Amino acid sequence: MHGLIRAVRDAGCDDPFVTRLGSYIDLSPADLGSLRSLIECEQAVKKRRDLVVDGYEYCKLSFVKDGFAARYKVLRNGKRQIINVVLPGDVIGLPGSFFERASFSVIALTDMTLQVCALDDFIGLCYRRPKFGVALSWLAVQEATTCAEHVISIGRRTSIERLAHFLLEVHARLTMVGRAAASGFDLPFSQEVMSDALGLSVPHLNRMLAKLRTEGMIAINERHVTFLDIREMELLAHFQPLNLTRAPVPPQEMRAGYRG
Amino acid sequence: MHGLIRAVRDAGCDDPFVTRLGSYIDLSPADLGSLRSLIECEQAVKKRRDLVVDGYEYCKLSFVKDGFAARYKVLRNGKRQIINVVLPGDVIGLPGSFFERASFSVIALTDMTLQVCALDDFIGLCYRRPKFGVALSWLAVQEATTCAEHVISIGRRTSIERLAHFLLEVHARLTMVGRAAASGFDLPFSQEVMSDALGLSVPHLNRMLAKLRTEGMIAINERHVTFLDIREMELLAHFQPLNLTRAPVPPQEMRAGYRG
DNA sequence: CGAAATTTTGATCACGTTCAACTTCAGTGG
DNA sequence: CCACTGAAGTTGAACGTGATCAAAATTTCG
Repeated sequence: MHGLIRAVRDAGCDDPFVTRLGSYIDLSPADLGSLRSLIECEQAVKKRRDLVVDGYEYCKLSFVKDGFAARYKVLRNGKRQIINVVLPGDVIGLPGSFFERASFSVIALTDMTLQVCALDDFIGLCYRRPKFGVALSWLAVQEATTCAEHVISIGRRTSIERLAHFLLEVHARLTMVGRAAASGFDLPFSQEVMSDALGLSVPHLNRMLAKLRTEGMIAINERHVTFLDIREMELLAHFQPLNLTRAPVPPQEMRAGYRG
Repeated sequence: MHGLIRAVRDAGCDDPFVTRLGSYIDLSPADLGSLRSLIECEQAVKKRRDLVVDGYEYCKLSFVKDGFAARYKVLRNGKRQIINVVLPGDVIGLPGSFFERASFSVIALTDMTLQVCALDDFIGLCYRRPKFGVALSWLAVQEATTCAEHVISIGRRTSIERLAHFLLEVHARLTMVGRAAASGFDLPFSQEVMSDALGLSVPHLNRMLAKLRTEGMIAINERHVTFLDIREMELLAHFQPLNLTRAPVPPQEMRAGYRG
């Protein structure tokens, strides 16, 4: 069923966003063509640049081809909360572009390359090929679910459980787009970023990281995290992998004359 | 532009879900008809009943016509975190039904009445009338955004700011579906529910509630909350109202032969 | 190389938890 | 009518997790 996607990937065109879409809906070559024709440009972004700014309009959907970012908000007292980290295959402008003015900012945590398209154009595509509207819903649902897990972490997990959960979540999400090995991954975040994501202070995060190390759960060198006892980690973190279903396909009578 | 919706509401058919949909997309009588034909049944649910159970399949979308619920998860240590509260006009099964097995539970906090439809049928409608796919995306985006605000609250707001924000958020959401006055609203949640939503203990929540009262920000009697200084509350809570845009309409050439 | 960012460590303190008891109130049955 | 029950709200005292502030050690990068 994924033959087409695999073909695309094996051909060397490793696009993490297409990989993700393909895990929700079937994509024909015609679908891919339509999608590609929406892309206005491929944008290179430097580390530390703000991509979306809280309070300003943003009306693009930018698919992350490479690099990492964070969606965040700073309060009047100067504290920053990172809502979630943005990985390859994620969409910038979801949810920002759906509002008159974005309610959160997005900052590049590394150099990035994005594929930019106008939200209006994407919605146009949703009218021409409804499966993209369905896929967009799936993307938004995954966004909501990630966020929900984050609420649980911050609300009821202890600091060490939170950290363990964060590492496992990032690992799982990277695995989904083929950017992580089974045993570990290259951690692209500074401790400051992680502490702002987890609602902790930097010193405390540092201590919890040390604790995971001394307790033999993980090893870190050169920013590469290796899980030494992934089962134990998952228990500690109350981690459950989430399996989004594929979207139902359109009923037969519609598929006959169906484009794509 | 909302003439049709207003007509529907004024006719006494006050459906909060239709109200919300209508604030995202234009709805013709034919659209409403299609939507209504998906409804399998109207379900009455007793207070305290679980509607969705963590770990089990759920494959419906249930539109809340009346009553309140909470989406939550309990961890191994017995702590419960409420991810968000479910109000009239919200959808149960978003996100639960998009997974092989729901990752959170949903419990009725009051007696409720739901309009139940199968997720597959709704997706079918999205293929026949793409605007519903777009609308579903909007619903999911709002879900994600509410959740994001929740992350910010729990992560970086103090306990009193959190509580203030929660009260304002519920008030704003109720107002959107015409279920709250400008000055206040009937609080349908026990303190235990609020503390589980905000990641606090019941005694501490109780103290913060008392503090809001003694500081002249709110008054409570008979579970009715009145905002005495809403401006001051919003400052305290770092509250910003969110304005979701309406979905772009399909391009002209498509609307000519467009059903609905 | 020098400057800046990041990581690590230590000491003190406060916010919010925990646990426990008590109050209030609505509903129920004797 | 009152006694009983259970849920919800209120208050108090002791404790602990994680914040805060400061400084040193280390790494990264222009």
